Amino acid sequence: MATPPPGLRERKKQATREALREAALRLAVERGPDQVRVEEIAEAAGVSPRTYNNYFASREQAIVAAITADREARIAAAVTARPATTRLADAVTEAVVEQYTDTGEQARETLLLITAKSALRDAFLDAAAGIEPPLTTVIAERLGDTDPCTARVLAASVAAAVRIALENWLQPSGTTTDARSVGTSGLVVPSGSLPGLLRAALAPLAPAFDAAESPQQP
Amino acid sequence: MATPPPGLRERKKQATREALREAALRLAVERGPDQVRVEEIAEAAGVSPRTYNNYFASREQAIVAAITADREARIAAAVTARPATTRLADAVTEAVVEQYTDTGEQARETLLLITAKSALRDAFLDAAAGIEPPLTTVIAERLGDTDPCTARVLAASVAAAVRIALENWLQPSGTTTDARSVGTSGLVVPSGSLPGLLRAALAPLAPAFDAAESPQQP
DNA sequence: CAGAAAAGATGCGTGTAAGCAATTTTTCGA
DNA sequence: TCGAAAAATTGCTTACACGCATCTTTTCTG
Repeated sequence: MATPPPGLRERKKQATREALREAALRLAVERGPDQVRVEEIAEAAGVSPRTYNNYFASREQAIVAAITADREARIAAAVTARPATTRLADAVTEAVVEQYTDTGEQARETLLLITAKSALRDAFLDAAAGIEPPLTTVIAERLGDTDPCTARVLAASVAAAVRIALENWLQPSGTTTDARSVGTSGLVVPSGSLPGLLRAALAPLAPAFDAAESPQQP
Repeated sequence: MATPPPGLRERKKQATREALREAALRLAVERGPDQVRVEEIAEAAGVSPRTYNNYFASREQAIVAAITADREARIAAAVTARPATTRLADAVTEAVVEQYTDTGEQARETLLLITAKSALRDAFLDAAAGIEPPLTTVIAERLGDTDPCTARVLAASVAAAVRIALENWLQPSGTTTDARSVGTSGLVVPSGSLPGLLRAALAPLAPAFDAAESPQQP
């Protein structure tokens, strides 16, 4: 639509980006998250270490980006895909749950890798904040002429709620670093399934969405 | 209440913390934010550079901490200070506005210093996220038996809204592609006073607070 | 009051984030 | 088609964040 040839320059940038993501994830899975240096990732992707930092601010970002991929854009698309008749709160909630539950097949195993290292955990949680900008756009479209600040606040609140849900999810209740016991069924984890946690975290925001949709001044 | 002698150990920690904050701010004002090295701040405070990083994760954190002080605790206290009869949404809004408007006298000039450097701007915005934990506590107290996750989500949403308000505030004229098209409603507030921006950003969250206060399932 | 335990502070070393200037590559206008 | 402007990549360099081991200081317990 915008650019049938998106520009050769841009394509190479995306190719480099994906090469870095892929290399980072592969090396992290192969030899463990801590046994990977930026220099090696850059070498595997065929660029210089300096270029690596032009794409990712930290070593962990590339790894989580590989499994997160472009989840932000997918969530935004999932919201617009829902019929305009549904409550905005429901549309957003379902879109978020949908895109976070079917994380794919291989991603499931790599997620276990992430939960182990706290540095990766943090990067993973920070990555969740990336849904805010696209969410702002789609929410603003749905709200129409309302103050654009409202859309931003709602989007940011959703991002915060998602983060909280994820925190509760990958919190094995163990203060110690290593708790790899993938318990059978009766885990001590007070948390439930990820979809459930996401819905629980997003539920308190529903009234705010409803109020924003129906312009009434109390 | 807890410890009339808060422990000599803790007092020394706080003293060191304040010495670092003070030294960082003083040096930053004197010679500019970029002409200050961590080593110098540490030396001025009488500790080693390594110790500096035990208190602050980055160089900018110490500077913004000097003017932010313990605003987080003050906001939480301001919320509890309000009578329990007021709407929780109003209590939180007023507490936030109150603690952010009277930034003090000298703080006003140092704020101008902050707005100049983008690195300091980011640190300042990140510092706003610090209000989330204490807010979570006070909100949970007000909500009582409600799901504690709700309190966290609301507190995080408030923190996000505050951040957005601050972003809009210290944004002279959007360098980014900011098409501030004047809506038909004419209620576009590109950049007003800080209290106004804070209220505007927190307003959309009021329905969520109301719903959380009155347990009704629609 | 003394010794043990806990918490800090410090020095050292490594890996990472980022500024700067030079070089190469892509894009755009003549 | 060609040359100039713009953008990206890269090497070099500096400063910073952080883990680890050690030593000192405070606190707790007998």
